Amino acid sequence: MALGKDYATQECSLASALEVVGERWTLLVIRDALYGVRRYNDFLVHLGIPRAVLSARLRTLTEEGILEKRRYQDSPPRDEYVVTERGIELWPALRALAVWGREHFTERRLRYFRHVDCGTELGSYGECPACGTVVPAADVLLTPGPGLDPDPADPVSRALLKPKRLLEPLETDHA
Amino acid sequence: MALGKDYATQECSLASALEVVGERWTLLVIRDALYGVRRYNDFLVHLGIPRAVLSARLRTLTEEGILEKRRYQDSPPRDEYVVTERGIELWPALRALAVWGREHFTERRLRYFRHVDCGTELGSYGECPACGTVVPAADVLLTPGPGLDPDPADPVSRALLKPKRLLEPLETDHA
DNA sequence: CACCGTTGGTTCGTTCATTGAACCTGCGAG
DNA sequence: CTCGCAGGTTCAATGAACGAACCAACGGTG
Repeated sequence: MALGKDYATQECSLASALEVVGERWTLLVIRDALYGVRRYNDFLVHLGIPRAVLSARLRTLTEEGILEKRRYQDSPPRDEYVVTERGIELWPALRALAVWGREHFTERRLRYFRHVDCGTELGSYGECPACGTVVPAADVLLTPGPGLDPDPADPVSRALLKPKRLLEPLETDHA
Repeated sequence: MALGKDYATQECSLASALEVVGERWTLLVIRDALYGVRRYNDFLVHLGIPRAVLSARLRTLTEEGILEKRRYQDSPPRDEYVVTERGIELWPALRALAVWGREHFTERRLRYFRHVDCGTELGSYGECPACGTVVPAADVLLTPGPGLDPDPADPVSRALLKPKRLLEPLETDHA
């Protein structure tokens, strides 16, 4: 998107945002990163995305400061991608889009977003109805819903069967 | 997006939403519709989008119930596209994305979103800090910012120099 | 009546992005 | 020495976007 014909003439901050995160797969990569996915292979399997596209997205997201590439072991050299503050700030937008999608295009309930302090499900603009405060991404508890049907071959969807906080690294059993 | 390789295996309401509004240009078309743009030619000029793509997007948005095609004159037959309730419910997501884009990728201030009742600029999750309520799309006043540099050949950007409420039809002087 | 302009499109050849399969690399384990 | 794993790159084929040209229904003007 950034090359060739872009949204540059738009005079609009929404267009600026879409320049960065508007390409196919990009928002799903960020969603997974917020869910705690960090490794190339976990993104690959969970998203079912072509490798070339995943590499391209991870590169531009790193360049734009939304993910950070971090060496987690030498020998063999292995990197992981961790979401930055700038990426975390996309949480309200992602949540709002997800809520809209659920209300209009999903029949079964797949996941709940709850306030980690009290377990209450978040309201329509991201607040905790019980506590009366807007819940930051780090205090969101992700719990599975009844409609979930995980792929047994996918470590990420298996790990997401347990409740977990956003941003915390996912414990995938790469056995 | 809807055909061939889609996000169908994602088990996620965000993916469902992106199936519908995740294609290139789609969210910008909806933004314009919320701003009050209703006519084919206004979308065309303001977005700078290829005609074939605009036709395709308007068709799928109509099919998905986000826009409604409405005859506004016979002879010659002329239709306009009006945003529906389902489209209006995308406002929180669009606003959140625009706020993120402004904070990270725009230097100049292009537009303000204000509460029409009191003129206060909306807070980061769409609330009015003065009134303490979340402001629905219909009560948002769009006002131009100092960084705006409108294209004189574009009726929409000229019309947006005046403050206007969201959803109200844009008064474009097609002279 | 001939012609022009406006609105709202469709068609079509070129260019660009996405896809999926195959291949490559560094390294540890058996 | 060979296997397997993580994390990639390369490449041919397909599909989507681009932009210019064309079409059509009508109203207005000379």
